[in-house]
Amino acid sequence: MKRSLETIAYNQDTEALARFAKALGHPTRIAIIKHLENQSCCFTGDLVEVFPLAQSTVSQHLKELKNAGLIQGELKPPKIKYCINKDNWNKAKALFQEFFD
Amino acid sequence: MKRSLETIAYNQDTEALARFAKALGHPTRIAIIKHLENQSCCFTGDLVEVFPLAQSTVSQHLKELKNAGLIQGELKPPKIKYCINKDNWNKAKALFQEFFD
DNA sequence: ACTACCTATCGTAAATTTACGATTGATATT
DNA sequence: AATATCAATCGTAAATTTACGATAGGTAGT
Repeated sequence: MKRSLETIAYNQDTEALARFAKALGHPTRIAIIKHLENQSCCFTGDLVEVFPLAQSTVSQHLKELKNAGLIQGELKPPKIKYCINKDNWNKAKALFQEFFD
Repeated sequence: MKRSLETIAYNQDTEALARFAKALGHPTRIAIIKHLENQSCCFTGDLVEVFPLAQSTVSQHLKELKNAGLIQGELKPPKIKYCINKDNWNKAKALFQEFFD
């Protein structure tokens, strides 16, 4: 990517907002979150049935959402229950709200 | 990218939200928008001075924001004045608001 | 017409993203 | 201990993104 030598230091809110936005920057991930909002929680397998995507692909999208902090997984053997991470969700909500005035 | 044969058809709001989110998914673009909110408008050259990025890189980021509909450019020869596109901004705002409840 | 100025576009390279199938790992059940 | 189930991870390929310098284009002033 041929980056400039010094990484640009944006303020924290800017970085955080961009990170959240990036995580939401794919329709499948928006749809996953919407699904989680309806169901409150769900298992990976549920999503694999809902979306015409490979299991590994769904897993990858979940990982991105988890890395961004928007969701969290809880072990419910042999399944994994995913829910929205309320704390970070509220953080994201506040950042977007502020951003849009 | 080895896409599945049939493209997934998400509903329009989902697609639109993802498109907006993607455009906002880079700290430089968040910073550009914040700059535009402060100044109400600005020229490409202003931004080139603000950010330690090549002129072409700034131009590219502006293009992405423009493609997403979040900003618009107005010819003010020999400069180009960029402003937030109010209509689409409000659309984005509404979509994010609804998304976050 | 020529020049100067500003910005978009082109060509490029490297990193990242998105998708898949195959494999691995972890836990519950037999 | 062996098996079954579910989901993460690995390896992979193709597309996209991000960045740069160089070039092209469009307008105003000379």
